[in-house]
Amino acid sequence: MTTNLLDDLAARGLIAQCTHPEALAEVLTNGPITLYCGFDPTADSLHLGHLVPVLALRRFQLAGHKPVALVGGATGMIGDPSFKAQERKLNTLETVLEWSAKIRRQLEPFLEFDGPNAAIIANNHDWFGEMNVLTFLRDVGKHFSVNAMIKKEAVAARIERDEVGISFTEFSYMLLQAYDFAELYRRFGCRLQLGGSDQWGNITAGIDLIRRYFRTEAFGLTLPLVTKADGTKFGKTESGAVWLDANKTSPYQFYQFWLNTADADVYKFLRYFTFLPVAEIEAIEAADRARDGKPEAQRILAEEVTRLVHGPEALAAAQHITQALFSGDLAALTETDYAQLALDGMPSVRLPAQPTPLIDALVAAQLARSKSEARTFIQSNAVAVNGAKVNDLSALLESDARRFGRYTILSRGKKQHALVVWDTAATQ
RNA sequence: GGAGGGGUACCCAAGCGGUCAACGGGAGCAGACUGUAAAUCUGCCGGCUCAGCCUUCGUAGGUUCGAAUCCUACCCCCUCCA
Repeated sequence: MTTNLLDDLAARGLIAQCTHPEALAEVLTNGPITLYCGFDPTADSLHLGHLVPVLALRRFQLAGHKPVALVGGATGMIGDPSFKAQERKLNTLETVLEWSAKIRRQLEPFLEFDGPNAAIIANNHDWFGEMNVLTFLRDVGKHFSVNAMIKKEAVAARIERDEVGISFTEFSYMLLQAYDFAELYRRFGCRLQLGGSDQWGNITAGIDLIRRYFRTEAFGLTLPLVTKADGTKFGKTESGAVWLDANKTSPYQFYQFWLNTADADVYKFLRYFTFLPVAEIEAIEAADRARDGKPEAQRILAEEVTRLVHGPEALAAAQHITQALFSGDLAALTETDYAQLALDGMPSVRLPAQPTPLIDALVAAQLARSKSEARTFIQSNAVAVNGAKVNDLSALLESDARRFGRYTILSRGKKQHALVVWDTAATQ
């Protein structure tokens, strides 16, 4: 990496806020530093919202710095109130432990654990698990002014509105995160914390604590919240959040998600979510603009991010399915292709090999939520069997609809496809 | 405490005794066009085992052959006066 890291981040639009930028720039050029970003286990998987900070850690590592990914085994027990409208339900210890382990495993592939700037994965439960209340109140709490805390924007809404309110537990969250930063400084000399822009208050609280404890200047850098040009929420699909866990969002769905990025967002997302040099992204944009017709950017984005998150094999599988379903030439699929589609993670169902009403098959394949919905889709000419539109409500799927005696591809609309695998052995 | 206005489907918003599963807009889904885009146009849009059935118009009762529409009580919001 020849270019300056901070300049690159700025060129990518990845810097929302930064404390003392000149001093940070100097520290970064003087030599490798240790930095961290925390991830609370609020679910059993990270999702797209976490990807920007995860990749940011990697960007720093590629630039020679030492990243610490902190799993919030303790903070996840409490719940960050920052900009949250309501108090959240507490999860059990078992749940948090289980989720922490999964998050940890998900973080690992993004970082390099060998070499002079090997990454570290830490868990704040290691230092909070055994800390007693009096220690916390005397050694941590004493450094915080409630007067200052209640003025923080992140909790203002909760403080002002009596109906929603905020519990002491969540209110204390900031102290935990601040202490994390100080503890990581103590253990690893960590001097920089990254986080989403909603983390600004928590990060600066940590910087203040480090100054008190160690009389050292630490730094904070926040990453922008990912927004879409049309104002809708980023990272959602019809079926909910886009997860990094391949079992929750298949590589195919993941690839499709990126492929469907709006033109208005795609170049920004290339900057946010890939490691392609900014100059190259600009070249892609210029080339797309020069040509009229379909831009290349979405394809490149989908490839890059899918490879990054799921690896080259999963990318190949996703492309294979995409090719099969969107080339318009289902007849070209061989028997092995069909078998591979199911293995590659194309949405599929097994059904007993008997004449089946199309309506029932659509429901079984989860392309329709109910028979009523299935009927509506068929009537609006949205349903295709093996690529051929069917608008007969009473259509029956019989053996002639089965390719190689076993496979049928059902489609609803242009983008929703499912593979039916007819189970010839079953006789139920 | 007094006076007024209001609570309608995912959101906004009409309706004010039958023709109301409820105008219109937005969102969503689908079709055409296209680039698996945007914009535009078209259709669907409470639910279901769909020529029928079931459940909705703040909540609970009542009047009526019949109510989202009238009456009573209650709950919640907003404005003004104290």
